[in-house]
Amino acid sequence: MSGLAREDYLADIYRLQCERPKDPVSTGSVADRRGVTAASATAMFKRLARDHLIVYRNYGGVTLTPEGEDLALGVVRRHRLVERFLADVLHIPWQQVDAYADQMEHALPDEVVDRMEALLENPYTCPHGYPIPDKHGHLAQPHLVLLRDLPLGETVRVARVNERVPGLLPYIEELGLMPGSLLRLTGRNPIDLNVTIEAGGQEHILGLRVSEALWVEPTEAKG
Amino acid sequence: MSGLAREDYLADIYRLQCERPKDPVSTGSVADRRGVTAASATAMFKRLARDHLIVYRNYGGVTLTPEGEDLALGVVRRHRLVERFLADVLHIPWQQVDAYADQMEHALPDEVVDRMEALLENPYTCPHGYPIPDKHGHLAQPHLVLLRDLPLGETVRVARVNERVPGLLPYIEELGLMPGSLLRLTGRNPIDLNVTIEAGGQEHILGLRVSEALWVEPTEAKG
DNA sequence: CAAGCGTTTTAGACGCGGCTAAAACTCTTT
DNA sequence: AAAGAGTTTTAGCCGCGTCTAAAACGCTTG
Ligand SMILES: [Mn+2]
Ligand SMILES: [Mn+2]
Ligand SMILES: [Mn+2]
Ligand SMILES: [Mn+2]
Repeated sequence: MSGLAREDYLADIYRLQCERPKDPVSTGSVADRRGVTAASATAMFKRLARDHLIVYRNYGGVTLTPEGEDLALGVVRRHRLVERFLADVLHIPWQQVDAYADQMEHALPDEVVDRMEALLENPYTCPHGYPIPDKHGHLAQPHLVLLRDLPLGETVRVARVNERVPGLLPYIEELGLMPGSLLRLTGRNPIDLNVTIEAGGQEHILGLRVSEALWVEPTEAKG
Repeated sequence: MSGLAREDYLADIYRLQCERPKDPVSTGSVADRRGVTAASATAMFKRLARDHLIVYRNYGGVTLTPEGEDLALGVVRRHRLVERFLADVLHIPWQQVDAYADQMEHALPDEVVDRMEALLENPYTCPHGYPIPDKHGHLAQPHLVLLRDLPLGETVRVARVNERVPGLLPYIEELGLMPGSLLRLTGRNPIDLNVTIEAGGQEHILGLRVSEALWVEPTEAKG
């Protein structure tokens, strides 16, 4: 079968690739994400390249091959679907489901994943707003805007919260800014890049760390 | 964390211990069950003994320590609960849930297991009739009789089917003898040890391989 | 353009969990 | 009591996935 570590590497490479699709993913970024040394990442890259799952150029980072991307998408699919399942069916708080899904994503047979998907009625996203690939690896890419880059005034809907920012989810919940909630950007400080928003009748000041981790979508047709 | 192989060894030692609680579990029986060589089992025994999970006497087999038994019961609990979940919630056929649970049992966080248990309303047994340990490792041991040893005439309820006998489950389903069904032992051939039963208005002849794998319980108070 | 610094790779080590082949043991059988 | 058969252990090997320490690389900067 797959090998736990392999799958985590592939999925992390995929996620890093998404963040900056231009250039190859560096050894260091993968090592950081995975919490291993750069030497360990290099060793894994050699095994993955040997198995044609990534293209690895010495000192030049890695890129997923089509087969590698297929596997990565499978892991991401299992991860996000099981998150949805944990949150919606077992009522586990959304702050915890990422960690649990990280454990479970490697041990779910296809049939189990497919039945979960049916039970959940084919959800589009995980509880944090990331899209769920379908069983062929296709995934919808909606047009979202980082809160950091949102123009003032418009009322928008929170669509996605970066689940990997330490401590962010409980904070977002405290502020009532979970995916689905509405907010309006009321100000932006050009010096410290703080933004001011209005949501649920309250004003909040958010730092760059937060406004860089929140994606929103327009509530009306954009014209 | 736990280590996949370790957990499977511990659970298999536990299950073999249950079958013959008298004497220690032999290297060969564990190797057979696990599908590895005896040499591999010996090597694992040394690691488990080093970690005080089993008592290992050279050429004398192994026994679980209290800590080892705790861990084993945890694995068995996760296995049987997830079987119930797969069968009852995801409607996966009972012939397949054992294999799937074998994969999943190592990756289920405690909170997930506990929530599944609550969702299922604290089931007593897995879909094949084996008892589910509670979260403290306690498990009910009902008084069951092997069909092989059942006296003639009495009408009884099927309580447990050995899920590890190759090909047995589909056969049992074909005959309509799933746990919960009623049957009556109508004859026993002392030469070949075949038994004749009546169930659902039909007569069936069952070989020893089957009658040794079916447990039944009385339907009335025994007196 | 050479130095220096941060990144990456190599070298060498370790524990896990598997294997094969050979040696050691135990138990039965003559 | 010795032999033989079957079981178990040892010895030696391998790949995975991690580590540390040292060497190699490449990019920026004086
Ligand atoms: Mn993972
Ligand atoms: Mn998520
Ligand atoms: Mn297992
Ligand atoms: Mn079962």
